[in-house]
Amino acid sequence: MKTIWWIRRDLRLRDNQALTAALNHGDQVIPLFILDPTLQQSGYVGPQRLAFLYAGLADLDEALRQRGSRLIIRAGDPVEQLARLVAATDATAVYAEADVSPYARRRDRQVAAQLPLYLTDGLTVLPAGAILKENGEPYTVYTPFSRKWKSQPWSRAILPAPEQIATPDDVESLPLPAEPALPATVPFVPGEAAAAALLRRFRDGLIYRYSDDRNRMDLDGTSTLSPYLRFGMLSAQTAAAAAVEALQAAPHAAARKGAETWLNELIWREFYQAILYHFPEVLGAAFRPEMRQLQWVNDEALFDAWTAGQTGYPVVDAAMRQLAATGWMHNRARMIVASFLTKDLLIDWRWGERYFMQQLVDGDPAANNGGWQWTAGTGTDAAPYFRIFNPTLQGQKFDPQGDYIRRWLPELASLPANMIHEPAKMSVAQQRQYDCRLGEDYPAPIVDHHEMRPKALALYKVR
DNA sequence: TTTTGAGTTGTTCGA
DNA sequence: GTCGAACAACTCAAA
Repeated sequence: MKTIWWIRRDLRLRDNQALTAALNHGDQVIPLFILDPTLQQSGYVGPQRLAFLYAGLADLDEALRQRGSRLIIRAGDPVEQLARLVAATDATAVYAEADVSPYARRRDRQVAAQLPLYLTDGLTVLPAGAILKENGEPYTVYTPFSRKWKSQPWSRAILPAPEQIATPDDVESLPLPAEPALPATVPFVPGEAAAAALLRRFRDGLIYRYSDDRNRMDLDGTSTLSPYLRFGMLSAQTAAAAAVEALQAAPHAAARKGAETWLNELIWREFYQAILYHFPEVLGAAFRPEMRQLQWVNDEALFDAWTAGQTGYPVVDAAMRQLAATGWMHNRARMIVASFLTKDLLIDWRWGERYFMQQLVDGDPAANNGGWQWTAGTGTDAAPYFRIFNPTLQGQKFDPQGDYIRRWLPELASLPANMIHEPAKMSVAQQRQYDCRLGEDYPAPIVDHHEMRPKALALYKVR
Protein backbone atom coordinates (compact mmCIF):
# COMPACT_ATOMS: atom_id res chain seq x y z
CA MET A 1 0.00 0.00 0.00
CA LYS A 2 1.25 3.45 -0.93
CA THR A 3 0.44 6.64 0.95
CA ILE A 4 1.27 10.27 0.22
CA TRP A 5 2.83 12.57 2.79
CA TRP A 6 1.70 15.95 1.53
CA ILE A 7 4.17 18.51 2.89
CA ARG A 8 3.03 22.12 3.24
CA ARG A 9 4.58 23.83 6.23
CA ASP A 10 6.01 20.84 8.10
CA LEU A 11 9.46 20.48 6.52
CA ARG A 12 10.81 18.04 9.10
CA LEU A 13 11.24 14.33 9.73
CA ARG A 14 11.33 14.54 13.53
CA ASP A 15 8.07 14.89 15.48
CA ASN A 16 5.95 14.87 12.34
CA GLN A 17 2.46 13.45 12.87
CA ALA A 18 1.50 13.51 9.19
CA LEU A 19 4.62 11.59 8.19
CA THR A 20 4.13 9.15 11.06
CA ALA A 21 0.54 8.50 9.99
CA ALA A 22 1.59 8.00 6.37
CA LEU A 23 4.22 5.46 7.47
CA ASN A 24 1.75 3.65 9.74
CA HIS A 25 -0.72 3.18 6.91
CA GLY A 26 1.53 2.35 4.00
CA ASP A 27 4.63 0.32 3.35
CA GLN A 28 5.66 2.90 0.76
CA VAL A 29 5.40 6.65 1.34
CA ILE A 30 5.60 9.38 -1.28
CA PRO A 31 6.85 12.69 0.22
CA LEU A 32 5.23 15.37 -1.93
CA PHE A 33 5.55 19.13 -2.14
CA ILE A 34 3.32 21.02 -4.55
CA LEU A 35 4.45 24.44 -5.80
CA ASP A 36 1.17 26.33 -5.68
CA PRO A 37 0.99 29.29 -8.11
CA THR A 38 -1.93 30.77 -6.17
CA LEU A 39 0.25 31.35 -3.13
CA GLN A 40 3.19 32.67 -5.14
CA GLN A 41 0.99 35.12 -7.03
CA SER A 42 -0.89 36.30 -3.96
CA GLY A 43 1.22 39.43 -3.55
CA TYR A 44 2.03 38.34 -0.01
CA VAL A 45 5.12 36.24 -0.75
CA GLY A 46 8.46 37.86 -1.51
CA PRO A 47 11.71 36.38 -2.81
CA GLN A 48 13.39 35.99 0.58
CA ARG A 49 10.76 33.70 2.11
CA LEU A 50 10.41 31.82 -1.16
CA ALA A 51 14.19 31.31 -1.29
CA PHE A 52 14.23 30.10 2.32
CA LEU A 53 11.44 27.63 1.50
CA TYR A 54 13.23 26.36 -1.61
CA ALA A 55 16.52 25.93 0.24
CA GLY A 56 14.55 24.14 2.97
CA LEU A 57 13.08 21.75 0.38
CA ALA A 58 16.59 20.94 -0.85
CA ASP A 59 17.66 20.21 2.73
CA LEU A 60 14.63 18.00 3.30
CA ASP A 61 15.32 16.14 0.05
CA GLU A 62 18.85 15.46 1.24
CA ALA A 63 17.62 14.15 4.60
CA LEU A 64 15.10 11.92 2.79
CA ARG A 65 17.79 10.52 0.49
CA GLN A 66 19.84 9.51 3.52
CA ARG A 67 16.84 7.38 4.48
CA GLY A 68 16.31 5.76 1.11
CA SER A 69 13.63 8.17 -0.04
CA ARG A 70 13.45 11.49 -1.93
CA LEU A 71 11.22 14.53 -2.28
CA ILE A 72 8.69 14.56 -5.11
CA ILE A 73 8.01 18.05 -6.52
CA ARG A 74 4.91 18.94 -8.50
CA ALA A 75 3.57 22.33 -9.59
CA GLY A 76 0.04 23.58 -10.20
CA ASP A 77 -3.39 23.43 -8.64
CA PRO A 78 -3.10 21.17 -5.57
CA VAL A 79 -6.42 19.38 -6.13
CA GLU A 80 -5.48 18.53 -9.71
CA GLN A 81 -1.89 17.55 -8.91
CA LEU A 82 -2.91 15.31 -6.01
CA ALA A 83 -5.60 13.62 -8.09
CA ARG A 84 -3.06 12.91 -10.82
CA LEU A 85 -0.49 11.53 -8.41
CA VAL A 86 -3.05 9.32 -6.65
CA ALA A 87 -4.20 7.96 -10.02
CA ALA A 88 -0.64 7.36 -11.23
CA THR A 89 0.56 5.61 -8.07
CA ASP A 90 -2.61 3.96 -6.73
CA ALA A 91 -1.92 5.65 -3.40
CA THR A 92 -4.68 4.87 -0.92
CA ALA A 93 -4.45 7.92 1.31
CA VAL A 94 -3.00 11.41 1.64
CA TYR A 95 -1.71 12.62 5.04
CA ALA A 96 -1.02 16.26 5.80
CA GLU A 97 -0.60 18.56 8.79
CA ALA A 98 -3.69 20.76 9.22
CA ASP A 99 -3.21 24.47 8.61
CA VAL A 100 -5.45 27.31 9.83
CA SER A 101 -5.33 29.95 7.10
CA PRO A 102 -8.58 30.48 5.19
CA TYR A 103 -6.88 29.61 1.90
CA ALA A 104 -5.42 26.39 3.29
CA ARG A 105 -8.72 25.29 4.80
CA ARG A 106 -10.65 25.94 1.59
CA ARG A 107 -7.98 24.08 -0.42
CA ASP A 108 -8.04 21.12 1.95
CA ARG A 109 -11.85 20.93 1.85
CA GLN A 110 -11.69 20.73 -1.94
CA VAL A 111 -9.06 18.00 -1.78
CA ALA A 112 -11.02 16.06 0.85
CA ALA A 113 -14.13 16.19 -1.34
CA GLN A 114 -12.32 14.16 -4.02
CA LEU A 115 -9.56 12.22 -2.30
CA PRO A 116 -8.95 10.35 0.96
CA LEU A 117 -7.21 13.23 2.77
CA TYR A 118 -6.41 12.82 6.48
CA LEU A 119 -5.29 15.90 8.41
CA THR A 120 -3.17 15.63 11.54
CA ASP A 121 -2.30 18.08 14.32
CA GLY A 122 1.16 19.54 14.74
CA LEU A 123 1.10 23.15 13.52
CA THR A 124 0.59 24.15 17.15
CA VAL A 125 1.15 22.30 20.41
CA LEU A 126 -2.58 22.20 21.10
CA PRO A 127 -4.94 22.17 18.08
CA ALA A 128 -6.17 25.63 17.09
CA GLY A 129 -9.78 24.85 17.93
CA ALA A 130 -9.07 23.08 21.22
CA ILE A 131 -8.88 25.95 23.72
CA LEU A 132 -12.36 27.24 24.45
CA LYS A 133 -14.10 29.11 27.26
CA GLU A 134 -16.46 27.24 29.59
CA ASN A 135 -19.38 28.33 27.39
CA GLY A 136 -17.74 26.82 24.31
CA GLU A 137 -16.77 30.12 22.68
CA PRO A 138 -13.24 31.01 21.62
CA TYR A 139 -11.08 33.29 23.76
CA THR A 140 -10.36 36.77 22.48
CA VAL A 141 -8.02 37.83 25.28
CA TYR A 142 -4.54 36.40 25.69
CA THR A 143 -4.16 36.01 29.45
CA PRO A 144 -7.19 33.79 30.12
CA PHE A 145 -6.33 31.88 26.93
CA SER A 146 -2.83 31.23 28.24
CA ARG A 147 -4.14 30.14 31.65
CA LYS A 148 -6.48 27.65 30.04
CA TRP A 149 -3.71 26.50 27.69
CA LYS A 150 -1.33 25.87 30.58
CA SER A 151 -4.01 23.97 32.51
CA GLN A 152 -4.27 21.42 29.68
CA PRO A 153 -2.07 18.30 29.54
CA TRP A 154 -0.19 19.48 26.47
CA SER A 155 3.10 17.61 26.77
CA ARG A 156 3.56 14.42 24.75
CA ALA A 157 6.50 12.30 23.62
CA ILE A 158 8.46 13.71 20.69
CA LEU A 159 8.09 11.44 17.66
CA PRO A 160 11.51 10.26 16.45
CA ALA A 161 12.56 10.77 12.84
CA PRO A 162 12.08 7.53 10.86
CA GLU A 163 15.31 5.68 10.06
CA GLN A 164 14.10 4.41 6.71
CA ILE A 165 11.39 5.59 4.33
CA ALA A 166 10.55 3.36 1.37
CA THR A 167 9.48 5.36 -1.66
CA PRO A 168 8.57 3.91 -5.09
CA ASP A 169 11.24 4.50 -7.76
CA ASP A 170 8.93 5.31 -10.63
CA VAL A 171 7.29 8.52 -9.38
CA GLU A 172 7.99 11.48 -11.62
CA SER A 173 9.22 14.69 -10.05
CA LEU A 174 10.11 18.16 -11.22
CA PRO A 175 13.61 19.30 -10.28
CA LEU A 176 13.97 21.04 -6.93
CA PRO A 177 13.22 24.76 -7.41
CA ALA A 178 16.47 26.69 -7.09
CA GLU A 179 15.46 30.25 -8.02
CA PRO A 180 15.33 32.60 -6.24
CA ALA A 181 18.49 31.59 -4.39
CA LEU A 182 18.87 32.54 -0.74
CA PRO A 183 20.78 35.85 -0.51
CA ALA A 184 23.94 35.76 1.61
CA THR A 185 22.46 38.58 3.75
CA VAL A 186 19.68 36.32 5.08
CA PRO A 187 21.15 35.01 8.36
CA PHE A 188 19.21 31.75 8.54
CA VAL A 189 20.57 28.35 7.53
CA PRO A 190 17.53 26.46 6.25
CA GLY A 191 16.63 23.02 7.51
CA GLU A 192 15.80 20.84 10.45
CA ALA A 193 19.38 20.32 11.65
CA ALA A 194 20.07 24.05 11.80
CA ALA A 195 16.82 24.57 13.73
CA ALA A 196 17.71 21.87 16.25
CA ALA A 197 21.18 23.34 16.81
CA LEU A 198 19.75 26.82 17.30
CA LEU A 199 17.15 25.55 19.76
CA ARG A 200 19.79 23.69 21.80
CA ARG A 201 22.02 26.74 21.95
CA PHE A 202 19.10 28.92 23.05
CA ARG A 203 17.83 26.42 25.63
CA ASP A 204 21.28 26.03 27.20
CA GLY A 205 21.97 29.70 27.77
CA LEU A 206 20.21 32.64 26.14
CA ILE A 207 16.78 31.55 27.36
CA TYR A 208 17.82 32.29 30.96
CA ARG A 209 18.34 35.95 30.13
CA TYR A 210 15.39 36.12 27.76
CA SER A 211 13.07 38.02 30.08
CA ASP A 212 15.42 41.03 30.12
CA ASP A 213 17.39 40.71 26.90
CA ARG A 214 14.53 40.01 24.50
CA ASN A 215 13.66 43.71 24.30
CA ARG A 216 17.19 44.85 23.52
CA MET A 217 17.60 45.45 19.80
CA ASP A 218 21.37 45.78 20.15
CA LEU A 219 21.75 42.29 21.68
CA ASP A 220 21.09 38.84 20.24
CA GLY A 221 18.68 38.09 23.05
CA THR A 222 15.89 36.38 21.09
CA SER A 223 15.72 32.80 19.88
CA THR A 224 15.56 33.69 16.13
CA LEU A 225 13.61 30.46 15.68
CA SER A 226 10.62 32.08 13.99
CA PRO A 227 11.56 31.11 10.39
CA TYR A 228 11.93 27.48 11.48
CA LEU A 229 8.58 27.45 13.28
CA ARG A 230 7.03 29.11 10.23
CA PHE A 231 8.03 26.22 7.95
CA GLY A 232 7.85 23.49 10.54
CA MET A 233 11.58 22.78 10.41
CA LEU A 234 11.02 22.72 14.16
CA SER A 235 7.81 21.41 15.70
CA ALA A 236 5.96 23.62 18.18
CA GLN A 237 5.91 20.68 20.59
CA THR A 238 9.72 20.39 20.47
CA ALA A 239 10.09 24.11 21.16
CA ALA A 240 7.66 24.01 24.09
CA ALA A 241 9.41 20.94 25.51
CA ALA A 242 12.72 22.82 25.39
CA ALA A 243 11.16 25.67 27.34
CA VAL A 244 10.08 23.25 30.06
CA GLU A 245 13.51 21.58 30.14
CA ALA A 246 15.09 25.00 30.65
CA LEU A 247 12.49 25.82 33.31
CA GLN A 248 13.42 22.68 35.24
CA ALA A 249 17.16 23.21 34.85
CA ALA A 250 17.06 26.93 35.70
CA PRO A 251 19.55 27.76 38.47
CA HIS A 252 17.67 30.73 39.92
CA ALA A 253 14.43 32.68 39.80
CA ALA A 254 15.53 35.13 37.11
CA ALA A 255 16.47 32.20 34.86
CA ARG A 256 13.11 30.56 35.48
CA LYS A 257 11.45 33.82 34.52
CA GLY A 258 13.34 33.79 31.23
CA ALA A 259 12.12 30.30 30.35
CA GLU A 260 8.60 31.16 31.51
CA THR A 261 8.56 34.27 29.34
CA TRP A 262 9.69 32.34 26.28
CA LEU A 263 7.01 29.69 26.85
CA ASN A 264 4.51 32.56 26.95
CA GLU A 265 5.78 33.75 23.58
CA LEU A 266 5.09 30.28 22.18
CA ILE A 267 1.58 30.51 23.65
CA TRP A 268 1.12 33.88 21.94
CA ARG A 269 1.83 32.00 18.71
CA GLU A 270 -0.81 29.42 19.66
CA PHE A 271 -3.22 32.26 20.51
CA TYR A 272 -2.95 33.96 17.11
CA GLN A 273 -3.25 30.66 15.23
CA ALA A 274 -6.45 30.05 17.22
CA ILE A 275 -7.72 33.57 16.48
CA LEU A 276 -7.25 33.05 12.72
CA TYR A 277 -8.94 29.66 12.98
CA HIS A 278 -12.01 31.05 14.75
CA PHE A 279 -12.09 34.49 13.07
CA PRO A 280 -10.78 34.12 9.49
CA GLU A 281 -12.18 37.56 8.63
CA VAL A 282 -9.31 39.25 10.53
CA LEU A 283 -7.15 38.80 7.43
CA GLY A 284 -9.17 41.39 5.54
CA ALA A 285 -10.47 43.78 8.16
CA ALA A 286 -10.18 44.97 11.75
CA PHE A 287 -11.33 42.40 14.30
CA ARG A 288 -13.27 45.10 16.13
CA PRO A 289 -16.13 46.25 13.88
CA GLU A 290 -16.07 49.83 15.22
CA MET A 291 -12.44 50.05 14.05
CA ARG A 292 -13.27 49.29 10.41
CA GLN A 293 -14.20 52.91 9.64
CA LEU A 294 -10.96 54.62 10.68
CA GLN A 295 -10.01 57.38 8.23
CA TRP A 296 -6.40 56.58 7.37
CA VAL A 297 -4.48 59.22 5.43
CA ASN A 298 -2.54 56.64 3.34
CA ASP A 299 0.10 58.95 1.84
CA GLU A 300 2.10 56.83 -0.61
CA ALA A 301 5.22 58.99 -0.42
CA LEU A 302 5.33 58.54 3.37
CA PHE A 303 4.78 54.80 2.94
CA ASP A 304 7.70 54.64 0.50
CA ALA A 305 9.94 56.50 2.96
CA TRP A 306 8.92 53.98 5.64
CA THR A 307 9.72 50.94 3.51
CA ALA A 308 13.03 52.48 2.39
CA GLY A 309 14.14 53.25 5.94
CA GLN A 310 14.26 57.00 5.23
CA THR A 311 11.92 58.47 7.83
CA GLY A 312 14.50 60.45 9.78
CA TYR A 313 13.75 58.43 12.93
CA PRO A 314 16.89 56.30 13.37
CA VAL A 315 15.42 53.30 15.17
CA VAL A 316 12.60 53.06 12.61
CA ASP A 317 15.02 53.31 9.70
CA ALA A 318 17.48 50.82 11.17
CA ALA A 319 14.67 48.30 11.65
CA MET A 320 13.26 48.73 8.14
CA ARG A 321 16.70 48.30 6.62
CA GLN A 322 17.34 45.22 8.73
CA LEU A 323 14.08 43.80 7.37
CA ALA A 324 14.92 44.53 3.72
CA ALA A 325 18.46 43.18 4.06
CA THR A 326 17.87 40.06 6.14
CA GLY A 327 14.17 39.15 5.87
CA TRP A 328 13.87 39.41 9.64
CA MET A 329 13.31 42.13 12.21
CA HIS A 330 13.70 42.18 15.98
CA ASN A 331 10.32 41.86 17.70
CA ARG A 332 10.65 45.10 19.66
CA ALA A 333 11.49 46.84 16.39
CA ARG A 334 8.39 45.33 14.73
CA MET A 335 6.23 47.05 17.33
CA ILE A 336 8.06 50.35 16.94
CA VAL A 337 7.78 50.49 13.13
CA ALA A 338 4.17 49.30 13.22
CA SER A 339 3.25 51.99 15.73
CA PHE A 340 5.10 54.53 13.59
CA LEU A 341 3.30 53.54 10.37
CA THR A 342 -0.17 53.62 11.92
CA LYS A 343 0.10 56.37 14.53
CA ASP A 344 2.77 58.72 13.14
CA LEU A 345 2.14 58.31 9.42
CA LEU A 346 -1.59 57.51 9.79
CA ILE A 347 -1.33 54.70 7.23
CA ASP A 348 -3.67 51.69 7.24
CA TRP A 349 -2.09 48.80 9.19
CA ARG A 350 -2.97 46.48 6.27
CA TRP A 351 -0.35 48.23 4.10
CA GLY A 352 2.26 47.37 6.69
CA GLU A 353 0.90 43.87 7.14
CA ARG A 354 1.28 43.19 3.40
CA TYR A 355 4.78 44.66 3.24
CA PHE A 356 5.88 42.55 6.21
CA MET A 357 4.49 39.41 4.54
CA GLN A 358 6.44 40.25 1.38
CA GLN A 359 9.70 40.75 3.27
CA LEU A 360 9.68 38.40 6.26
CA VAL A 361 11.30 34.99 6.04
CA ASP A 362 9.13 34.03 9.04
CA GLY A 363 6.01 35.67 7.55
CA ASP A 364 3.02 33.80 8.93
CA PRO A 365 -0.49 35.11 8.25
CA ALA A 366 -1.83 34.49 11.75
CA ALA A 367 1.10 35.87 13.75
CA ASN A 368 1.71 38.79 11.40
CA ASN A 369 -1.94 39.81 11.36
CA GLY A 370 -2.23 39.43 15.12
CA GLY A 371 0.82 41.58 15.72
CA TRP A 372 -0.31 44.34 13.37
CA GLN A 373 -3.85 44.45 14.73
CA TRP A 374 -2.50 44.49 18.27
CA THR A 375 -0.29 47.49 17.59
CA ALA A 376 -2.93 49.28 15.53
CA GLY A 377 -5.40 48.76 18.35
CA THR A 378 -7.93 47.16 16.01
CA GLY A 379 -7.58 43.53 17.06
CA THR A 380 -8.31 41.01 19.76
CA ASP A 381 -6.72 41.94 23.06
CA ALA A 382 -5.53 45.15 21.42
CA ALA A 383 -3.14 47.71 22.82
CA PRO A 384 -5.16 50.73 23.97
CA TYR A 385 -5.32 53.26 21.14
CA PHE A 386 -3.63 55.91 23.27
CA ARG A 387 -0.58 53.71 23.68
CA ILE A 388 1.55 55.39 21.03
CA PHE A 389 5.23 54.52 20.92
CA ASN A 390 7.63 57.45 20.95
CA PRO A 391 10.29 56.23 18.48
CA THR A 392 13.03 58.32 20.08
CA LEU A 393 12.31 57.08 23.61
CA GLN A 394 12.03 53.48 22.43
CA GLY A 395 15.44 53.77 20.80
CA GLN A 396 17.00 55.25 23.93
CA LYS A 397 15.48 52.52 26.12
CA PHE A 398 16.11 49.44 24.01
CA ASP A 399 19.23 50.44 22.07
CA PRO A 400 20.94 52.56 24.72
CA GLN A 401 24.34 52.89 23.06
CA GLY A 402 22.90 53.09 19.53
CA ASP A 403 24.71 49.97 18.38
CA TYR A 404 21.64 48.63 16.55
CA ILE A 405 21.29 51.92 14.69
CA ARG A 406 24.98 52.00 13.76
CA ARG A 407 24.77 48.44 12.42
CA TRP A 408 22.06 49.32 9.92
CA LEU A 409 22.57 53.04 9.28
CA PRO A 410 26.19 53.56 8.23
CA GLU A 411 25.52 57.28 7.69
CA LEU A 412 25.01 57.63 11.46
CA ALA A 413 27.90 55.37 12.44
CA SER A 414 30.10 58.10 13.87
CA LEU A 415 27.41 59.78 16.02
CA PRO A 416 27.86 59.35 19.80
CA ALA A 417 25.20 57.63 21.90
CA ASN A 418 23.77 60.88 23.21
CA MET A 419 23.06 62.17 19.67
CA ILE A 420 22.31 59.08 17.64
CA HIS A 421 18.62 58.85 18.53
CA GLU A 422 18.00 62.49 17.60
CA PRO A 423 20.27 63.40 14.69
CA ALA A 424 17.90 66.26 13.76
CA LYS A 425 19.12 68.09 16.86
CA MET A 426 22.69 68.28 15.57
CA SER A 427 24.11 71.75 15.01
CA VAL A 428 25.79 72.52 11.69
CA ALA A 429 29.15 72.17 13.42
CA GLN A 430 28.18 68.76 14.80
CA GLN A 431 26.97 67.63 11.38
CA ARG A 432 30.41 68.51 10.03
CA GLN A 433 32.17 66.88 12.99
CA TYR A 434 30.26 63.59 12.61
CA ASP A 435 30.30 63.68 8.80
CA CYS A 436 26.53 63.52 8.53
CA ARG A 437 24.66 66.36 6.80
CA LEU A 438 20.96 66.44 7.56
CA GLY A 439 18.82 66.31 4.45
CA GLU A 440 21.72 64.91 2.44
CA ASP A 441 23.38 62.00 4.22
CA TYR A 442 20.38 61.35 6.45
CA PRO A 443 16.84 62.73 6.13
CA ALA A 444 15.25 65.23 8.47
CA PRO A 445 12.23 63.65 10.22
CA ILE A 446 9.42 63.24 7.66
CA VAL A 447 6.82 63.94 10.36
CA ASP A 448 6.99 65.45 13.84
CA HIS A 449 6.03 62.82 16.38
CA HIS A 450 4.69 65.38 18.83
CA GLU A 451 2.42 66.83 16.13
CA MET A 452 1.23 63.45 14.89
CA ARG A 453 0.38 61.97 18.29
CA PRO A 454 -2.74 64.16 18.84
CA LYS A 455 -3.74 63.61 15.20
CA ALA A 456 -3.62 59.86 15.71
CA LEU A 457 -5.67 60.18 18.91
CA ALA A 458 -8.25 62.20 16.97
CA LEU A 459 -8.31 59.63 14.15
CA TYR A 460 -9.06 56.89 16.66
CA LYS A 461 -11.69 58.97 18.47
CA VAL A 462 -14.00 58.80 15.41
CA ARG A 463 -15.68 55.52 16.22
C1' DT B 1 -27.23 35.68 37.64
C1' DT B 2 -24.46 39.45 39.06
C1' DT B 3 -20.39 41.53 40.66
C1' DT B 4 -15.64 42.22 40.73
C1' DG B 5 -10.75 42.37 39.70
C1' DA B 6 -7.43 41.97 36.31
C1' DG B 7 -5.59 42.45 31.95
C1' DT B 8 2.28 41.86 27.12
C1' DT B 9 5.10 45.07 25.21
C1' DG B 10 3.58 53.17 26.74
C1' DT B 11 3.74 58.26 27.12
C1' DT B 12 2.94 62.56 29.08
C1' DC B 13 2.11 65.74 32.57
C1' DG B 14 2.32 67.78 36.86
C1' DA B 15 3.65 67.48 41.62
C1' DG C 1 15.20 63.31 38.37
C1' DT C 2 11.33 60.45 40.17
C1' DC C 3 6.61 59.13 40.80
C1' DG C 4 1.70 58.52 40.30
C1' DA C 5 -2.24 59.51 37.63
C1' DA C 6 -4.61 59.77 33.49
C1' DC C 7 -5.32 58.21 29.12
C1' DA C 8 -11.27 53.93 27.84
C1' DA C 9 -13.70 50.29 27.35
C1' DC C 10 -14.45 45.60 27.29
C1' DT C 11 -13.67 40.59 28.06
C1' DC C 12 -12.98 36.92 30.96
C1' DA C 13 -13.35 34.06 34.83
C1' DA C 14 -13.67 33.58 39.61
C1' DA C 15 -16.47 34.58 43.50
